[in-house]
Amino acid sequence: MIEPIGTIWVMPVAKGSTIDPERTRATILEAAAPVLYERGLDGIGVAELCARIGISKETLYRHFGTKDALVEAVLEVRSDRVMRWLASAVAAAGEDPADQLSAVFDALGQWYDEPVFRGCAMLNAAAQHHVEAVRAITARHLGRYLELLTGIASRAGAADPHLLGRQLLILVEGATVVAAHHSAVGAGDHARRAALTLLSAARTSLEC
Amino acid sequence: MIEPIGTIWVMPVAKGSTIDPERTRATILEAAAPVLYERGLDGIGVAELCARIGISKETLYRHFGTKDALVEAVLEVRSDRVMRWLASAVAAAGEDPADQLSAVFDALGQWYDEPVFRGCAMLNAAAQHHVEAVRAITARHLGRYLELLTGIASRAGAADPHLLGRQLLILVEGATVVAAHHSAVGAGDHARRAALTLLSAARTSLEC
DNA sequence: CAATGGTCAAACCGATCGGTTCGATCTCGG
DNA sequence: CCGAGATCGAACCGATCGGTTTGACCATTG
Repeated sequence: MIEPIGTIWVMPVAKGSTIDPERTRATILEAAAPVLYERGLDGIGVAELCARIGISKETLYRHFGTKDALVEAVLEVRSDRVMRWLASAVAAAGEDPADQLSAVFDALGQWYDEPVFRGCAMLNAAAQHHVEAVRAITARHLGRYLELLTGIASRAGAADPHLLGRQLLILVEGATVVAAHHSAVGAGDHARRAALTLLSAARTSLEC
Repeated sequence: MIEPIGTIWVMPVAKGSTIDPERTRATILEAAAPVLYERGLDGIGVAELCARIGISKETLYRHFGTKDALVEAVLEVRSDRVMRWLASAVAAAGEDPADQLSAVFDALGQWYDEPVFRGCAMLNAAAQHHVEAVRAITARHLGRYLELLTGIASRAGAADPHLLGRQLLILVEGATVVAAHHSAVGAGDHARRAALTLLSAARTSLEC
């Protein structure tokens, strides 16, 4: 299993100078991500955030310049990680598009059951922060989801792959929202069964 | 058409004393709702909020005591209004459960197209505010949605009405999220067609 | 005509926010 | 071993926040 929200051990940033600034930046990003996810982007101040991830404010501002810039970088990394995670789940499911679709919702279902699950970080961010850049990252994230799902729909021979892809995206996001804000139990399973029903219907309607 | 987010004309609160405090409270609620929805719960301060709705801070605090209390009251009213709106759309659709389901997603689709549409107010609130009361209101809101949808599924003679109800809830919330954060065009339509496919499948699986 | 009490605008309060600055410390390259 | 530079912790800054208080209206009640 590939976990999208793995706990990160804070590798203490070396005090000296030359130790790869890019690595320091990455370390900060990985440490800040779960804290911002848990507390909400505006739910934690820069001071407390720095204390939690074990760096000084000056270091944070040296590497990111702004809290917003840090947030955007965190979201970018998160989006990349989630997409890699889902893509590998699909790849591990073999050739059958139906199996690939099942794999997506099974993976989501496992995510929903994690104790730290608090919904989709990108959607939460877009709902909180009205900064345009954040909304753009979220929109792009959903676009990447759509690509992956439309690909499955297409390989499955759906009558209208773009329609089915959009419908599958609606299922994915809906399941995540319901799991986060109503009840996580079964959400992944229910969405998976719905997805397979839609896939089947989109195929048979082609055969007729 | 019943609009869930109708613009409210601010009836200036009477200066004198005895003019029905309950009515004043309701007036404030109706004026505050669209502003909080547009700007986000934490995206506008109490001072600016009061200026926008045309009352003084003291009046607001006299009637609600706390910004959080105002927010919770606004969300309660909003949830009631949305549910009445959907219930009346269902009632206007006649007896056929499939028609009722279509009516739900048609109504949602019209909502998505409104220029002020910014996603589900309850979901946005829960994503922003980590106050337990707000999350509870959101959860209850989704529960009411689920009741309505399960009712339709049940009347349609679905093999497993509770499963279908949950799947329809996922479609409703997913469509709203996609419309808000990716692209509003067609979201209601795609979700409606998916819902009808699921409904049909849940029925035929019973007949077999 | 008081008296009551809801209203307003504005000043005010302490807390917290994002962000900056400073002096001291440490690591590394030369 | 020395200078450059990254880091820390803490002090500091102006702005804004949620919430309170004040003093002057004004509309209704008795």
